[in-house]
Amino acid sequence: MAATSLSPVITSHTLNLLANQPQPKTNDSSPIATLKNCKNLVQLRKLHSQFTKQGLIHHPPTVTKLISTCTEMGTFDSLVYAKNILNQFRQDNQNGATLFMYNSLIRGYSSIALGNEAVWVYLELLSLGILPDKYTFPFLLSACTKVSASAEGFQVHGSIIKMGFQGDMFISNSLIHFYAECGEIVLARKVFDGMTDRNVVSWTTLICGYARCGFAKEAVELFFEMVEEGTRPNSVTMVCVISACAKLKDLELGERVCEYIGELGVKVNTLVVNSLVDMYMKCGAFDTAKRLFDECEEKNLVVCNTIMSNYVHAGMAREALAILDEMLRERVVPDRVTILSTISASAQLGNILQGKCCHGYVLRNGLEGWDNILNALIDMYMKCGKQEAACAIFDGMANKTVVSWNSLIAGYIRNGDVTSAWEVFNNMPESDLVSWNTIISALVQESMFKEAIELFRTMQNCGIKADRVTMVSVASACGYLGALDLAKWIHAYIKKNKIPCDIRLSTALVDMFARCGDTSSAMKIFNKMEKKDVSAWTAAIGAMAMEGNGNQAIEIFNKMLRQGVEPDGVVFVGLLTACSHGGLVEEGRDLFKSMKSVHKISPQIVHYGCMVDLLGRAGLMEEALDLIKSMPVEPNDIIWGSLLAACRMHRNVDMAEYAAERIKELASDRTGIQVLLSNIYASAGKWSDVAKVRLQLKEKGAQKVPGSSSIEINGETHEFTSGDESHPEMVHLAPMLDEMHRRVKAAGHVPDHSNVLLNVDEQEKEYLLSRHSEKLAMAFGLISTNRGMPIRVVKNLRICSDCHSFAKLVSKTYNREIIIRDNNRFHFFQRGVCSCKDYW
DNA sequence: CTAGGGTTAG
Repeated sequence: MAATSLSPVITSHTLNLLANQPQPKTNDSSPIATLKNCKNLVQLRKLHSQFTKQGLIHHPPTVTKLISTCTEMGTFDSLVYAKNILNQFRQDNQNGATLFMYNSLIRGYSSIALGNEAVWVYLELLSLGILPDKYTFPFLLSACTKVSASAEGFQVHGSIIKMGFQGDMFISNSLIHFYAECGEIVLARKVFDGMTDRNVVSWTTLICGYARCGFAKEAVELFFEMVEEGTRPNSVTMVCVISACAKLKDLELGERVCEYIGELGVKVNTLVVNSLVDMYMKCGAFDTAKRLFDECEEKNLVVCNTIMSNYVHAGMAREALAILDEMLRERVVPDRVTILSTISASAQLGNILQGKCCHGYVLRNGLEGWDNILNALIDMYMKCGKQEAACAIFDGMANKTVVSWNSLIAGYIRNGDVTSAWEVFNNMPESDLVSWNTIISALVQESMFKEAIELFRTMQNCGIKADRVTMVSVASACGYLGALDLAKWIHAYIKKNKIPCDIRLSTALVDMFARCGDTSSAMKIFNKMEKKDVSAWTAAIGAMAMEGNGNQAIEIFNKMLRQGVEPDGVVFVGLLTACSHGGLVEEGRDLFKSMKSVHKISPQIVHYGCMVDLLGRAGLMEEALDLIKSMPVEPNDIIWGSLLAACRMHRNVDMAEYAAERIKELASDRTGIQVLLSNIYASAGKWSDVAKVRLQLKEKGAQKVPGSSSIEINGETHEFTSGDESHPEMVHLAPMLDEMHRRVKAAGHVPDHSNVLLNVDEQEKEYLLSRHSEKLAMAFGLISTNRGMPIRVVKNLRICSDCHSFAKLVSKTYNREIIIRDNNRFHFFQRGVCSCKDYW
């Protein structure tokens, strides 16, 4: 297995072998030639003192070579050394330093990404009265680009114009690059448009800039424009365009571009192959990418890293590790990027042994100075459930980045410790979009929907722009709240802020509107979706299920099949639920059978649950029981619970007791079942049994989940709990409740006491019933909204039969549309009738 | 002298 393959092969041994390669020897003994073979600072120091003794230190060409040798080493120390040589030379020779020396130094600082130092050297050069040349600026701009020193870059651009260098093509190309990297694509374009001469680099730089600034489509268009205009692309151009196609995830376009380039006869080098592999993988064509990879004669490090990281990203950790094996077999030496992917793969598999092995490799090879590696290790330890190890790395980090904090937060949440996550979030020095997204999605997962929305608002006040990940969480929270006004606002917000809707976000919106009872908006979004995957279709089918529209659900399902989308188990849950809510027994049976016979999907326990529900609701109690007995797997408490619920509806006490017995055998702690059983006894008037179950519940310390309903008024969600007299609005609510009861009673309502659990006198029962949360919410809706406006209520439990018939009469006497979403489906009450046809 | 591939967290 891949799990054990890492340890024997990746050792410090391989890297040490490489480090001790012999230096090439030469017989040329001239000072400049000696410098050519000088590879490190120790050797250079020796030569420097040798030159000083020989008096060569006043010889400009030697000093120039000495400095450029240092700067090419590209380390901080070597640059400090170079600067000292230059300063010494300047003192000894009355400012005799040459421009070439300064250019060398600027280039060196640029190479180690010390842009500020480079700018400083440039200023010193000006102060000495030395005029820069056309070579100075590209180095300088590249330094500014690397450290995103935009202010300095703008000043350099000013300098360029002042000194009359703006006509130079190389400098203009550097400017395009600089502006594009700063995200100033408009300014980059302005430079490009102002050029009299352009070469392939100018075009390529601009194309790459567009792609980097998020305009991949424009980048590809620019490429076609370039070819039309007569500029021949080279392999670098090809890499840029292909990576733009990868960003678009547009395989067709990518292949068209390749064909086009092929016709032009552009040379395909390894770099192009690397970008091709990347594009195929990003477009999901893993097989094509792998074939291309296998055809590579020599597998270079980058193509291996590309394929590995893409596999890890796609959740294919095992495939990634197989590539690692192959690399090691072919003696490709892994680098830190390879290790990064390996750590991620280990994290994904939860393979702590391999993760620790990577950690050891990191320490042995001195890679722990690289933040990304440490961040990946934090993530890995967290995913393996080793919080302490993760924290130890975090605490030991000298340069914690936002990613370090975010990894810690995500780790805590994954391990169920939301409190610690929240604490870290509040104490981190600077939070970014990902931090907020992580916490918001955690709140949604913890069912804290109101809090999630609230945090989203706070986030906006902090000036952080939401993206589609944020909106998926927010839409989902809104769906659970069933707040339609909020839903509409969210939809408008996405449009206004031009947040790109991918499949996931669109699906979340369909689901949100469906849960808020706005089926037409849900379907409008669904129909506009360009690409639909199984989840998208499932959301649409779920929308129908919530309305109880079984036939429409089946129609959508058939359309999905016609479009060639493979169904999965989840779609069938939605479908069977829709059939159940719609009372489509025959269709439900057929679909259930077709799962295995047509679609080769073995029904899971949830599907049996749906079927028991479907048959039970229709009163086919014996058939439901037979189905349970025929199940290939042992029925669980949920299955028996479904049967129990049906027994309640049809007042079948005998079978209810049988089902409850089975649940007890399963030693289930599901107190919900016990509550349900006590409900059944209550509705059958068996008060002594109710008392017995209640006692059992009490011993377990369980409590009945309180009924709670919410209603959205002017964008604010108000929540009411059953029997809660302490609500601040109660003063206004009580008279309205009394009036409602009077008018509904006059219209013929007879309170249905079977839903009251406690064995109290009739009058008391009626009072408790009148304080059910959905009635409180309805009353609040009536006093807070204008005449004729629909009233939308969301309830956490199933609506009771008394409230159901009550709502029907309220809709009639007050001439209002009332929409109640319970934990199962929607009930549209209009003119005294409910959309569920009293079947739910 | 200018442009280009692989890099962690939601």
